[in-house]
Amino acid sequence: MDSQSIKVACASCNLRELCLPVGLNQEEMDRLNSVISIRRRIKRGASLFHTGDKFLSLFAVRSGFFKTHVTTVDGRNQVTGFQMTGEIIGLDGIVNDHHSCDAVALEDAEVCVMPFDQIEQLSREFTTLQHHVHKIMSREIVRDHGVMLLLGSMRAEERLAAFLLNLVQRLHARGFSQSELILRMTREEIGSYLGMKLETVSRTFSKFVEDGTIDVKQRYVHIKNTDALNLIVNPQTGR
Amino acid sequence: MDSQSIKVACASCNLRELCLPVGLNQEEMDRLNSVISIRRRIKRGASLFHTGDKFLSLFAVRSGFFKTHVTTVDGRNQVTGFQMTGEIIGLDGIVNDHHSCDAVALEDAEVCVMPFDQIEQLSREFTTLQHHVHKIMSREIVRDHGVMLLLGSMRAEERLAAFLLNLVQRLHARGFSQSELILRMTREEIGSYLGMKLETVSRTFSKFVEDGTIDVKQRYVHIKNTDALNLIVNPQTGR
DNA sequence: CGTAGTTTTGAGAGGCGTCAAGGAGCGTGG
DNA sequence: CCACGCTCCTTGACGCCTCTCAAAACTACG
Repeated sequence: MDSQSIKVACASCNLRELCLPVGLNQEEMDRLNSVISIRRRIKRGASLFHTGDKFLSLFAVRSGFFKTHVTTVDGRNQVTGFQMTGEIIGLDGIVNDHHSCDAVALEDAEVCVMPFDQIEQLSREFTTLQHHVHKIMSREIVRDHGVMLLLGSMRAEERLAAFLLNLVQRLHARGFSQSELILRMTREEIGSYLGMKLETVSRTFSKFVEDGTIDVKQRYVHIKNTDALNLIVNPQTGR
Repeated sequence: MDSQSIKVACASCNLRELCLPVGLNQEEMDRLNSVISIRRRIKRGASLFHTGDKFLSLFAVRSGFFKTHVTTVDGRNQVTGFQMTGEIIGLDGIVNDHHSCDAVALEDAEVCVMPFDQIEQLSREFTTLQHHVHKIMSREIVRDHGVMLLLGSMRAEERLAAFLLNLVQRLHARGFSQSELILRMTREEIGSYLGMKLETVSRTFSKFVEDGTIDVKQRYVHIKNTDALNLIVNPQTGR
């Protein structure tokens, strides 16, 4: 078993601006903390849950980096998202009481375990929490629609540009650089997420390098010209 | 103004097995009914809401057929879903208090207006309703992941076959035929949803007809061989 | 330091997009 | 009731973007 439990307090967690307790007052925070008392460590390559596992809890990423992916019976695979610090994993499991995707740690990670029945109970007491849960689920829906737009109507360069911009933007919101990042996933995983083959991902990276838009050295990416990437995603306006 | 209000009762609505009141008892049903007292009629081609509209309510389709689509600043368009009787529209608006897509009626339609603040209040009182709201949102997330799989890893024939099977399955759950259906959307809208051009949609329909898998006459489709469609979607198992 | 996994790059093929023309269905009005 | 125009659909020809197959280079890790 690669999990381990540790007591922590939401109120003192430096992720509380990103995570579930957004906007909660002291009492609400204390009560939430009494519910989220378990943390779990996931080693790189290990799964937080698998397709078909009983759904009991949501998970908040405390550190590390995850991917979620669905798999068909004939072995097709689709990465449905990459989750970083402060993001919530497991919403897919609510509807059928079983998870419908796999969540895999792409680096050693730690998550807060949030038993869903207790989250529901608490959100019946606290309007703020209830509203926040709804927003988290709605945000995931809106995000998915954005991915559908990307997969349905963009070409390879546009997809990769949009992907890189999205990653740095989320990293920047967590205090990292706006122009430099380390990819935690392989070219194949990027390709699966973006609906293209790993060779096409690699070629598109190379093209961006040739154009002077980015520097790439393996997993390290330096965005030299953000405007150029924006122009690729949005040919008309550059925004 | 193309809307009009009419009193109705959830308890006597013949969609209650598909819609929000699933599993509610009499008291809960009565209370819900007091909240969902307005219906709105939408003419074919008219919008239920537009991107940027203030989010106030969820909508349950009572009759008719809708599409939702997102639009980029440079005019790209992506249909994100088709909604039929008993399905819920508007979940995208919760996160930012404004809608992030357009909902358009593809035929004359009627929806129940469900003011979201009142839904939230009621779901603080009734666990059943709360849980049901969560499931509806989770179902949408899981559905979106399925579309991502389709867009990211399937070829034209597979996409269209999966689309047709999904449509008849949902229609069948509403008492319609398992093998015949009328498409409410154009080839272009199908193409937008499936990430392909309308010409490719038309050609793929024609191919299915040549193969003897379906009959097509404009918007009318007769599925002659469901197994063949299943085999196209799932080459290995046929399931 | 060897091996497995990952990434890059090339060459060729094919699926789907693009452009174009013609046809069918349907609502409107004469 | 028929003519007209508009929208939607079908089909063909051609080209390109991305996939496929293949080989080599690089990196990470034991």
